[in-house]
Amino acid sequence: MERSLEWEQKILVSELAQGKELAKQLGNHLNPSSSSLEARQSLVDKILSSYEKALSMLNCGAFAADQPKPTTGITKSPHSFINSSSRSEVSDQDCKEELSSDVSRKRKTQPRWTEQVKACSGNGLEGPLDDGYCWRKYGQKVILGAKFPRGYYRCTHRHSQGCLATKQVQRSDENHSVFEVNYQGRHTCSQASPPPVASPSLNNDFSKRSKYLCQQQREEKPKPSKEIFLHVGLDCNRARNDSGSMDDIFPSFSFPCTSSGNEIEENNIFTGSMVENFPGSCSPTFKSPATSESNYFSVSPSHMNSFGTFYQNVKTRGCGLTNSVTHSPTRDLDISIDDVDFDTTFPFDNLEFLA
DNA sequence: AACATTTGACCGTG
DNA sequence: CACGGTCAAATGTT
Repeated sequence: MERSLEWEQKILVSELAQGKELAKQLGNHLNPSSSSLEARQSLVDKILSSYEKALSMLNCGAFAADQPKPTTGITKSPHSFINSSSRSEVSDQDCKEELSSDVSRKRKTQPRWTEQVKACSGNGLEGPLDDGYCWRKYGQKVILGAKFPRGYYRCTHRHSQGCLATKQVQRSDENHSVFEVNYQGRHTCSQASPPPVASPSLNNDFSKRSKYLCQQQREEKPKPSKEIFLHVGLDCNRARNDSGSMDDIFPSFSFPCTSSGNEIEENNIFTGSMVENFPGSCSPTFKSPATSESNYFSVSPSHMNSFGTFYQNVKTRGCGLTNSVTHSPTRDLDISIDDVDFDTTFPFDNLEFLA
């Protein structure tokens, strides 16, 4: 175990060093006339890859060191690796809720984790941040102390397939472009372990309704004209945004975005599927739809805590760059996750989306 | 017509 | 009793 950590630490340092080196190289390529776009893009990809690996390791390692190995199905406290934005209630509550065996109207026993999603203006409404799942909004609530209401979403297949996955989306008080997406429960619907092809033709046993929805979401959102950079946060333990701008604090990840700079509806930040479907698919074997739709991506469960509970911080930015970053949505990751005892089917997808 | 979203009411928890 | 999560009728959208 310790040895494993040491090993990971070395790799971690190595990856970070590599990232630094690559960044330097990239700097040399800044002169437009001295390098091609491809070369620069390649460097960016490599850099991101390095950082992602490092981050993934760091995250796993952090948990390994701070907490007992999650060996049981239910783990508590998806401690925010990165204390997110304005509130920390989520993590605190999580413990209780997860431990609770009662499935009351508001308490769930499902695994739960949170993500920070930064959506550049406009990207939200388009619902580009699609995690491949179909969500249906079932409520919105004004939360005490929060400037913005919280939206409640459940899996569209709740009735047709009994999928109990839900998520809550709330815009950050400090940074309006940041959304906290709190996922609860793993998908047990077909999407959880999507058929190899997530093409529009998943008309199998889906109810007519689900089909409708999924297609709608998958086909409309993609707007292949953008690229977004997600940075996976490193500042895990950094105090929350007391400084305000999470942009400066949180790490990010990178993934293609499809939004096109529309404006976010201020009066209803949750309309449609704005932050919809963000990765975090705790679904078993979720893979981003192979359909090369650029807006599908999965965030690596970098901060996985256990049993599908992890904390993630994702940001999207750079809405405006055009690019054809449609890398394979799913990448293999070679970090050791042996000691993580998550659900048998926990998705470990797209760890290096942009690698 | 079918399905999604909105929104006020209801209910459980602390 | 206040707050947060869910329900369900009304309404909007495709």
